[in-house]
Amino acid sequence: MVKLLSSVQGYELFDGMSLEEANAMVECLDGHVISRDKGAAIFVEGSHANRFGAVLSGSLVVVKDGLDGKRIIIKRIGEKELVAAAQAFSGAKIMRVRVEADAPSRILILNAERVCSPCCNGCAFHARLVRNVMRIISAKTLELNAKIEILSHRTTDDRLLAYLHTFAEKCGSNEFDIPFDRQQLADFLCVERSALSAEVSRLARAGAFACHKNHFKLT
Amino acid sequence: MVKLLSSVQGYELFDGMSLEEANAMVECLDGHVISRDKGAAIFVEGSHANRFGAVLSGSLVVVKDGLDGKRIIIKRIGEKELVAAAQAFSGAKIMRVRVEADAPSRILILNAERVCSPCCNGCAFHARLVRNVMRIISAKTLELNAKIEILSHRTTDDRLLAYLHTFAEKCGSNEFDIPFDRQQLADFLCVERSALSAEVSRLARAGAFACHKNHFKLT
DNA sequence: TTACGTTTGTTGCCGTTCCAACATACTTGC
DNA sequence: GCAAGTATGTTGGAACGGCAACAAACGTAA
Repeated sequence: MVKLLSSVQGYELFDGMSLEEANAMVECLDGHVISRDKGAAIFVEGSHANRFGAVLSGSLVVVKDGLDGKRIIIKRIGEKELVAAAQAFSGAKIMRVRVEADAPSRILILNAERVCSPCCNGCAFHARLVRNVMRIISAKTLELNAKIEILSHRTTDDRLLAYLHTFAEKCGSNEFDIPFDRQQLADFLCVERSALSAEVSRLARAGAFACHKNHFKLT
Repeated sequence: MVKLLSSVQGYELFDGMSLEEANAMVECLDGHVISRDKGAAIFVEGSHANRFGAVLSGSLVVVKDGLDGKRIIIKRIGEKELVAAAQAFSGAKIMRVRVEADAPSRILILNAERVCSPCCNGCAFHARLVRNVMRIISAKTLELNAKIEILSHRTTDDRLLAYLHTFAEKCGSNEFDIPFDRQQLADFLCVERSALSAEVSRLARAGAFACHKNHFKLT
């Protein structure tokens, strides 16, 4: 057996499996590893959506070309995360977005149809895998809901406050470090970086929170 | 056996099952039906998130109380759709939103933990059910992605055009009826109704499309 | 230290949205 | 038809964000 995986540590997809079990699983799902340089495509718009991927190293971006020629970055996908899972399991026939490497990356490509089919090899972990996939996709749905709640605010300060309070709620404390620098936070909130900086200052002066760099303390 | 379902027609959750099979399934999932008047809660914030629902009749809204006291409507859920599925299958322990009836409604409540557990009664449709749930949740994820793409535009006209072009792409024609009146469309795009009306007029005058009521024809 | 690049904060102008109020359709029930 | 209610379109003033250009703080390497 070819061992495509060298570790299952940190992969939600393989939660509850040993390395051997996961590698058996991978073989059962037609697994193969591809490598891509920065900018190279993993999935292109219009391609058949029956495969999904797990990022082994590097990072990807999901992009959509706007009508005006502008490229919109829909999301970033980091190591050990899944890509195109929703596409593959939704029953949609073709990809409506483009996925490309944001850095030199290695991706484990898996056949989605095999996930739900009765396992030919009688491997005992399909049920576990299905539960994991369901949990991953569901969690992603919740994340997207949270993001929509933030984006439903139109002003920069409302978006910032919604983000900070959601974050505080999630981490159970009102003092925390956010995982973004200013530019990344601006991209996430879909606002201008400079306007965001200005709002951070203004709200801090107004006493809504204290902050230094990406450390925040809500009041 | 109590037959809680009188039809499986239109329920993606029971796709591929007969009415008898679906009713057996429902019993296996601890199914029971609840009724709620408009405004009454189905799930409250902070409650244990191990159940989900299928709307038998009526319609629901998922709401979140903002810090400023404003209630944000996150989404509407219509007949035969699922509610709280992502919550229940994500592994999250508690609900972070509130779900209430938007009209007098009957909801079939199901136990999410039973979906993935090996079936006690040996009923043959767990695998099918799991596939259906995965497809439903995945499709929802794609919908949310599309909405985020729309909301990532900040101007009303960009949001409107993004929505219309996405819709045209989905229905495969550039002449179509949208399922919203102006107020609903404004809510969906997170913009002001009056500003939206103004933009519709302006873009129609500018020749981007022709429109009458909710019938649009892109040029 | 100096020089350089990167990140973050600040400012002014201009375009757009918000909000409220009003005007004009369209629909429904009588 | 008429009236009442709802949906849609229009307008003007105030507020806000986008953009560009610049200033300040920080880290790094020669």
